[in-house]
Amino acid sequence: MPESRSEKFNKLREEGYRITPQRKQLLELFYELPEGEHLSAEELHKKLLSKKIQISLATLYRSLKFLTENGFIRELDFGEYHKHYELNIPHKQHHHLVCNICGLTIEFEDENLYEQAFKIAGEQDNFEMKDYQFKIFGICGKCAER
Amino acid sequence: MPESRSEKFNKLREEGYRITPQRKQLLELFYELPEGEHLSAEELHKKLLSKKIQISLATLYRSLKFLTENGFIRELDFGEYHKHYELNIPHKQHHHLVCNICGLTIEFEDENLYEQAFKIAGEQDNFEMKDYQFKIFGICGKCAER
DNA sequence: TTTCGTGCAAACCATTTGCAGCAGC
DNA sequence: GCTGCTGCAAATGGTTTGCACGAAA
Repeated sequence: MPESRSEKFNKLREEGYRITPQRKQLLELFYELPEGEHLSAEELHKKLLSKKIQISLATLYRSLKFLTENGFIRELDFGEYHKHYELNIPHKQHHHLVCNICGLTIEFEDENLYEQAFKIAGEQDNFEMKDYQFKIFGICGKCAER
Repeated sequence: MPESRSEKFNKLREEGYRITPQRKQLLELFYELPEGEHLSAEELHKKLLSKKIQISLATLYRSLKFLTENGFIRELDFGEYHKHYELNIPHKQHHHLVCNICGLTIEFEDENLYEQAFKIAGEQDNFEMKDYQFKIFGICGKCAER
């Protein structure tokens, strides 16, 4: 595991959190996924089981929350019934256009957004930014035709 | 009702949608709310009942979807268990900082975002932008202390 | 008259929670 | 050993859906 990751874990350990195999292996999985792939809790669970890693859905949800709160991953919501999760890579966040009707999502990156997010967060008292998300909603070409 | 609103309704009517009292009165309610107030479906339902407007929760959810898809309102998600809704005023969308831990939300406006959103949406084939949302997640000052 | 929309109640389903046992540290 | 974490199973709760009736156009 790269140093930056262990460093973060050590910091969490000092704060009283425990680094369990489940938490570690879940994060490991996120690093193995292709960039831009965002999976649901259910999908992540299946992936882990197929890697012979035992983890209950309950723990998975608790771990996802843990990793999100600590900035390791991002929680994405596209207005569907469930959430999606992906690795949080600072300065490399990508963003989404979402069709209000069919749910189609298109990704995009924008260099300017980081600066803007950083500036806005900095204007607040002690707000420690972990993630920022830009979403554009509308009607995609196909749905407009119908 | 201002002309712009009736115009939109007429357009919808032409497209085969029906303008029912429930849809009309729900939208009316959004116009009456203070700017920046975003309520949950449950809260909206209570408000309507207290105004003696009969509407079932099921219809409310269907109407919220209808109004969202057609760009009248915005559906907001702060990572909580339920969604929030507010009027969608083009060029005047506001955005949010959200604490990952306590759920505190702070609003902000940013003039530059509209241009950026418009540009990005324009680069896609026939994507008709209805709304854009910028969210910044992190840890607020109070939660960091704990 | 023809659809489309509504209300009701039941179903859904992702997520959360209580509790007892287990395991980091 | 202390305390936080996990697994299990049950509960939760916002949201969706089937169906029969009512109403917009």
